[in-house]
Parts: sequence; structure tokens; C-alpha cells
Amino acid sequence: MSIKHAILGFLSWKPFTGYELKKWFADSLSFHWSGNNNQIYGTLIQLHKDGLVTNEIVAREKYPDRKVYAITQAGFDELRAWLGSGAELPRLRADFHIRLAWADMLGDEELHTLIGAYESRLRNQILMCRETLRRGQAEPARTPRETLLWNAVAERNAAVYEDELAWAGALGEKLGRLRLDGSRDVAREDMK
Amino acid sequence: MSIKHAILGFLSWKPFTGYELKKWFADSLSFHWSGNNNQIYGTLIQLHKDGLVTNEIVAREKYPDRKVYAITQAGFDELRAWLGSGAELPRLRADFHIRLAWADMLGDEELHTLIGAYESRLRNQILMCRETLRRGQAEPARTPRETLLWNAVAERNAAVYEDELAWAGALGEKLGRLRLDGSRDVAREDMK
DNA sequence: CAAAGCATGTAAGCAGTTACATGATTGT
DNA sequence: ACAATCATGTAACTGCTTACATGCTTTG
Repeated sequence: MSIKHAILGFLSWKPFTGYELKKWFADSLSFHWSGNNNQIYGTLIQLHKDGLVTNEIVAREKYPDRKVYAITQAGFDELRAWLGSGAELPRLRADFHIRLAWADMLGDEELHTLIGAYESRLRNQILMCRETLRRGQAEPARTPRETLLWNAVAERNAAVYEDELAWAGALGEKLGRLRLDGSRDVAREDMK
Repeated sequence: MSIKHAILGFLSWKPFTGYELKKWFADSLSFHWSGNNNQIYGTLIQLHKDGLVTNEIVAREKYPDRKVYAITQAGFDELRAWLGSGAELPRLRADFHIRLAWADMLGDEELHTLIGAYESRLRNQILMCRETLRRGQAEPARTPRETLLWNAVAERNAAVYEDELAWAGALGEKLGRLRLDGSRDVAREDMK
């Protein structure tokens, strides 16, 4: 997977400038791209070379010129072919899980604090996702089916954070129980 | 996040060769790294340069020499410092979700097939995860707490695929319902 | 008057991937 | 005979990231 097809996707909707695409990527919580210039402008140049998009320079007073990109038939065909090809498995890249694998080096307090910090970060992210979802799915919304698809993706994205939060909470509790079942020394340490 | 700290983690357990580490990464379903040579051997060379590991060449009859890497105190300190630092948010990179965002171009049949293919891939992956979990958490298992942590991570990894499958199933149903509520033409198309 | 927005682009670098290269040994 | 395992390493590449560079305009 690369950002290429996502850009073609946006352009299949309507023409955009690099700057506008950048904002879409940067603002989206479901598409996990930073929206950095190098990648977007670079990919657009490549797509243009490959004949998948055309561009038109629109000069304006008082503001910089805009380079408006539009999808070509070849671009449309490429997008459609990609849609039909098999998707990769989803992949949760969770720094935190790698850390946990070696976290037995840490004391109970420290581990507990770490999990707590992770939970609070997750809670914050969930609030943002939920707020975005609540504020409406203005997005494309050209057909009921498209709206359903966009909402499903955004919903699933939020759910991943929520599930992760629930899992972290359950883990914290399990660790607490293990702590009680364990040595009295550990229990005493608990009282600071 | 990079593989650097995961390698230090393994070495904090006991000394390993690059070849052995490679297998750990390649075989793990929870650590999402391919276990390619370039990255592992390269990182080991870097870690050695930085004084975080030592290496000892062990010559053997009939087999190639082994370069056995061991963690140093500096490496241990680095690992511990990293563990204490804040973790990033988890990030589900799902090709399939990006595809769905533009899948309204596809016909009902085609979309249904696509979701079905994704579900079957997920089911397969879940079987593998569950089998690995069932066959026991031999892994490090030096303390009950470490076992708990490793199991929790593996469990969460499997759950992500299961949740994704449930979500995809629910999405398929929603699309089906929308289809019935929609035009008769679509319904007729259904009968092939 | 400073910050944010509009708009394009480049430089440098990190993390990770597949594939190549070598060569003995063991299992099917 | 062929494939897999043991074992180390390199080359070439993709995808993505932060930060830099420019310069005008609008908003706070």
C-alpha cells in the first residue's frame, strides 16, 4: 500500500491541488498519513509522469498560483484495478506492545504508571475520533452507500482505540490481581 | 519506534546470534517485522558501534561461525530508559479501509466479493494466532508476570483480527440491508 | 506585530522490504 | 536430486518523516 491510490481516490471525486490533498490527509483520523509535502507533491509529479493525472496551473491575484490536478481515464482505470485486487491483512503497529514484552524489568509501580499514561493517551484520541464522527460525515456523501462506507471506516478506527483502552484496563487489573496473589514484599511496596 | 529496542530486549534475556534473532522476528505473529537480514544484521553492527552490545565469534566444525551478541550495561540502561519513555499511539494500517473509502465505484456484487475475500483472509490469520496461543506461551516465561504480559500481547494481537472480522461482517450486513431498501434494479441484479 | 493560512517545492534521512551472494550439511 | 537449515552479509529500493526555503495575505 502506498499513498498513490488514496490520492487517485480523492481525485476521482473532483480535482484538487496538492495543498488541498495535504490537508485531507493531515486532518483525517482514519487515514494514517502525516500529509507531508514531500510525499504528496512528489507522488503527484509521478502520477503526472505516468499519465494518471493532468494538471492545470491557475494563476490568481494576491495568492500563489494553484496547480489543480485532475484524474485521467488511465488514472481511473488504475484506481479501479487496485480496488479489485486483494487487500493486505491489517497491521496494528503498537509500540506499547513491544515495550510490554520487556516490561518485566520494571517495578509494579512503574509498570502501572506506564499503562495509565497509555490509557490516558488513548482516551484523548477516542474523544477526538468521537467528536469528528459526531460532527457529521460531511465527507464525500454522494450516495447513501458511500456515506455508509466512510462512516464504517471512521467507526472502526475509533473502535480500535476503544478496544485497546479496554484491553489495557483489563491488563492493569490482571497485573493488580497477580500482585495481590504474589509476595507480601510487593504488597508492602504498594503502600509507598 | 524501530527494531533496535526489540533486539536489545531479546538480548536482555540472553545472548543471541543475528540468525536466531531473525527467526524470532520472522516467526512472531505479535511483532510485526519481516525478520529480514539487512535490518537485523545492520542494526546489530550499529548497536555494537554504539557500545550497547558486545559480540564474540564462536567457530564450529561443519557449520558456519556464529557471531554471538550480548547486551552491555549501557545497552541495558538504554533499554530501561526506552521502556520508561512514553509510548506512541497504536496505529492500524489497513489497506482495506483505504480501499473501502473509494469502493462506491464498485457494483454490489463486486463489493460483496471483496469483503468476503477479506473476511476469509482474516479467518485464516485468526486460526494461526489461536493455534500459536493454544500451543502454549513457551516464550521467555521467567516470571508469572512476564508470562502474563506476553500472553496479553498475543491475545490482543489475535483480538484485533477477530474484531476486524466482526466489523467486516457487520458492514456486509449493513450493505445488504441498504441494498434491499434501495432500487428494485439492484435487487434484480442480485439474481444474476 | 506576530501567528496562521495559502501555495509550491527540496534536502536529508529513517525504517523497512525483497532479492542477491556464498557455501557447507542435513533431511526427504 | 532437491529442498531446507545453518549462518553472515550486501545492494537496491519503497514509503514515509521532519525540517528547510520562499513569499504574500489575512486574522487575532
